[in-house]
Amino acid sequence: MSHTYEYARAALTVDCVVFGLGEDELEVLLIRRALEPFANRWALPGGFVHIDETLEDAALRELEEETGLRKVYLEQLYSFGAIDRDPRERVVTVAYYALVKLSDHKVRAATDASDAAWFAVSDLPDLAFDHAQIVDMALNRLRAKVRYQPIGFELLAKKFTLTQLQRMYEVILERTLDKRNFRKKILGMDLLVELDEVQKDVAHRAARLYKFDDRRYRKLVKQGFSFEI
Amino acid sequence: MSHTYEYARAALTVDCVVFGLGEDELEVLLIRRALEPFANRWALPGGFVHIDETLEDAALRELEEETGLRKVYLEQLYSFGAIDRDPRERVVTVAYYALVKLSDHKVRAATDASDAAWFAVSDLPDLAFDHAQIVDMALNRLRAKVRYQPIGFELLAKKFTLTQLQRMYEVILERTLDKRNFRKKILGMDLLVELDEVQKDVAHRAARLYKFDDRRYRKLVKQGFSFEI
DNA sequence: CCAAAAGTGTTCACGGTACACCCATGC
DNA sequence: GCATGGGTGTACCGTGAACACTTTTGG
Repeated sequence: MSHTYEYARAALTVDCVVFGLGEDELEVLLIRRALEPFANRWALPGGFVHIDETLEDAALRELEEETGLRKVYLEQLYSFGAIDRDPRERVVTVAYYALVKLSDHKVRAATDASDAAWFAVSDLPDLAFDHAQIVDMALNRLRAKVRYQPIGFELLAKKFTLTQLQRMYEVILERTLDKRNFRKKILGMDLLVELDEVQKDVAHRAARLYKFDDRRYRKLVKQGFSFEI
Repeated sequence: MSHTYEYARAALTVDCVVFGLGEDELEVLLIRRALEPFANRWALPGGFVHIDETLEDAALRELEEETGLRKVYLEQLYSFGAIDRDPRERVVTVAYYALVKLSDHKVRAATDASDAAWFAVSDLPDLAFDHAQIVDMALNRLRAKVRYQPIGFELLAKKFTLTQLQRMYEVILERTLDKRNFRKKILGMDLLVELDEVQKDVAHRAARLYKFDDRRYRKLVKQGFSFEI
């Protein structure tokens, strides 16, 4: 089936910047392109928006098709419409960013087809299209947003230690935080539930596990509470 | 000239939420639609993106064509892609918001064709498409952003009094601010230039005029300064 | 018993907030 | 001289920041 329009139309795509929390750095999931343009170059997962799906659905679909990821935290980032951002024709892309728990997904993406891999944000390869610019904006957005919205938890397993939580912020914000002040602040928010459970298989004292209480967070927000790190 | 594509393509539009500062309220500039769908309903200024213009260029062009506004502060807001947001066919819109100085533009929009008018945000008419949702998001964005970026100045004349500046924040944030604390804070940021000039034609003591020093702001930001109200 | 990380309080400085009166000007 | 807004300072409190040692556990 083909379609005819009076005026030329831009093509519409979505692209996703998928962040995972590495040892000492944020990592981004990239796909090696099989086809021209930019064949063999690394690029963000993404693709064309179908006529009968929303932008977010398109992003989720492409993410699953190209990386196997499902049920990730997804948020729209920005739309990019420079005239020549795609050498073939006019393509406008709506960029999203996603946060995933590497604990769940690292293996999958690493062992899957050899065409998907995680890269530290400070050591990204040359990217196709304007994807470097998109990653850059996504990083800035994440660094800003993580400070005033509790989205960082999406990068951690459901149960986590306070040290893991602190390290997550240190990695994203690229600065060290004081352990006692951090704990005082985060526990004072009353958003974490202390579990009757501790770490396993560690070669030292096992830390207590906590989980984030989303229901409680939403209730507090309604009462005017605002999260801040 | 007509164009054919293998797959159906969504149409792409831009829409603008234009904010102006009214007496006691923020106002939004709306256009009365001449054509179906939603003929005769109020809507955001906007229209189709041409194949050879960027998204921002399209927004600026539509703004000028439909409202006569030029050189406004413009920022991308969000892209809306619900399947049925336009009853005719699939249309994805990239929404922008703009801040204008009513002192410059109010007359123009009011006296122009009878198809453009300012409305207080608390008293908007029924809007076409999903434009109510877009305005809502724009308002939230503006209220958040005005607190940590000096964009509010775009709503004021170049020269303004501290009382006008304070009122601008009170109108946007919908709460009163303490006069002495406000002045202490804003003057302490060292972003305002005190002019050798005072208000004219007021029936009481004339207030000193100030202007915002954008060059200085950018320099301070580079040094790690962050604006906050 | 040693290595490794968990866990825990106090002090200080600064910034936010609350608060009220006199002054200058135009009519 | 009166009405209207312009302009100014201080005291208190809460939060953020700096800072070091003891405890627990596994090996």
